[in-house]
Amino acid sequence: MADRGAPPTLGTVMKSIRSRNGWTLKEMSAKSGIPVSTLSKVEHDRLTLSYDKLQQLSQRLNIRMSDLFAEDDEDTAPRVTGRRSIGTIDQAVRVTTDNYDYHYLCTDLRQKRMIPIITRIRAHSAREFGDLVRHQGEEFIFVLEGEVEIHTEFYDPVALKTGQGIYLDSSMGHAYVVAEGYEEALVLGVCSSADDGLMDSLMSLHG
Amino acid sequence: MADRGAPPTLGTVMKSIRSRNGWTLKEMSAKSGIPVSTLSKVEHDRLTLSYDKLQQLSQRLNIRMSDLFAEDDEDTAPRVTGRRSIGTIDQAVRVTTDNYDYHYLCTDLRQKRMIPIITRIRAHSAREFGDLVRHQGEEFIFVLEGEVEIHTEFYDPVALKTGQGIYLDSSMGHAYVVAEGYEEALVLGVCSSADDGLMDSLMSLHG
DNA sequence: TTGACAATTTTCCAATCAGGATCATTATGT
DNA sequence: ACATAATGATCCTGATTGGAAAATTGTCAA
Repeated sequence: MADRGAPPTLGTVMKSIRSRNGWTLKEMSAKSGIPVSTLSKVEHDRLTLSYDKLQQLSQRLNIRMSDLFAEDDEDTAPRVTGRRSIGTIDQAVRVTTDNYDYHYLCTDLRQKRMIPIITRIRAHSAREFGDLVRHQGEEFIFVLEGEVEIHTEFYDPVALKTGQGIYLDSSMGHAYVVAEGYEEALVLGVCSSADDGLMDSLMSLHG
Repeated sequence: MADRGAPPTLGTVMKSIRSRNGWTLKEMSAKSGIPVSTLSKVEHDRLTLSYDKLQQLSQRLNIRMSDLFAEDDEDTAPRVTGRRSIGTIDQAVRVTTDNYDYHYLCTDLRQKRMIPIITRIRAHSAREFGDLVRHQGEEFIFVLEGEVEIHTEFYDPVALKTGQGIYLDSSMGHAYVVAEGYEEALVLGVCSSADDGLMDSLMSLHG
C-alpha cells in the first residue's frame, strides 16, 4: 500500500521497532541504555535523539541506521525502475588536485552503485605523485589518451597504453602517473560503492 | 585505507565527506543549510548533530545515513582485496551475439563488484536490434569509437558521440545501436555485478 | 463491580548540550 | 596588504537527557 502522506518520524519508527519485538519501554531502556522517560518522549515526538544516542541505539539494539531513518522500505516505496543520466565531460563536476583533474560524470543521478569519472593525470612519477592512495571499494580504470603507469602497493608498476584497462581493489595503495614520453594522460575510471566519489584520501592528501 | 583503531567520530566522517568533494566549510554550509560555525564545531568534535540535522544533511548532500555513521558496510568492502587485473581487448573473453560483440575484461578476477566489458555494436536500428534488453543492476556505457544511439524503455532515443557516456538502470529496457552514418561503434561498458548472472542473461537473450 | 496493587507509561524539573549568530584570530595564497 | 578559509571565543535560545514523581493501565481476588 502506498506510503500515504504520513512522514515517518523517529518516534514512529522507534515505536514500531519496540512493538514489533514486544518490548516494554523498560525493557527497551535496559537493552539500549537509554532512560525510559527519554524513550517515551521520543515515541511521542516530543524529542528526537542526537548522534550519540542514535549510534548507541543502533549498536545496542543491533539495528541498522537505515532502519532508524525512514528510507525506502521496499514495501512502501514503489521502486522506480528506469533512471538514466547522460554524461559528457563538459557537463561533469570538476575537481582539481595536484595529481589529477577529475570530471565526475552523471552527478545528477544519486545513489548509484558506480561512480564514473574521467580523469586527467598530471604527475609523471611516483615520487612526484606522493603517497599512494587508498579508499574503500574497487575501481576500474581505462586509458583513453596517452599512456599510464600504474603503481600499486603489492605489484610492480605496470604501463597501460590507450585502450587498456586495469581493475583493482581500491584499498590497496595505488597511484596513476603519466608514462615516459607523454605530457598528459586521460583515463576513464569507474569506482564501486558509496555514492559521490570515494576519492577522499586523494583530495585530503593531495588537494 | 585500513580501518585503523581511529574511533570514527561524526567529525571525522563529515570532514572526509567535505574534503572528498573539495568543499570549503562555506560551500558545505550553503549546500547543507547548516552554518559554518556549527560545521566547524562538528568537525572538531566539539559538537555532534541531532536527528533532524542529520536527516537534513543526508538529504541536502545526497548522502546516505550509513555514510554518516561509519559502519562497515559490506556494500563498500572490496571483494577483491589486494588484487588487480589488467584488461586488454585481445586477452578478453569474447562473446558474440547478433547485436553485440562482447569482450569481457579482467575475467581472471572473480567476485568483483563491477564487470568491465568492451562491446562492438553492430545493429543499426531498434528494429534490427529486436526486443529491448533488461537485466539486474546498473550500467555505465562510454563511447570509445563511432556514435551510438541509446534506446530505452522510458526515454526518447538519444545519440552519444565518442567521449560521451550514459548511466542507466539496467532493469529498464535498453538497446544500443550504431548511429546513422557509422558502420560500427565501440563502447566500454561497466555493469554493476549482481553477480555473474549477468553474463548468462546477456547470452541467453542474444545468443 | 470494586478495590488494592503492581507494572507501565507519562509528566515535571534541573542540568547539560545543540544550533546559530557574531567577532576576533590565524593561516594561505594573490 | 588583501581576500579567502579555517578556527576559536562568546553568548544566547531552545532542545536533549535523565532522575524522580505523578498518572495511567492492567490484573486479580473478594
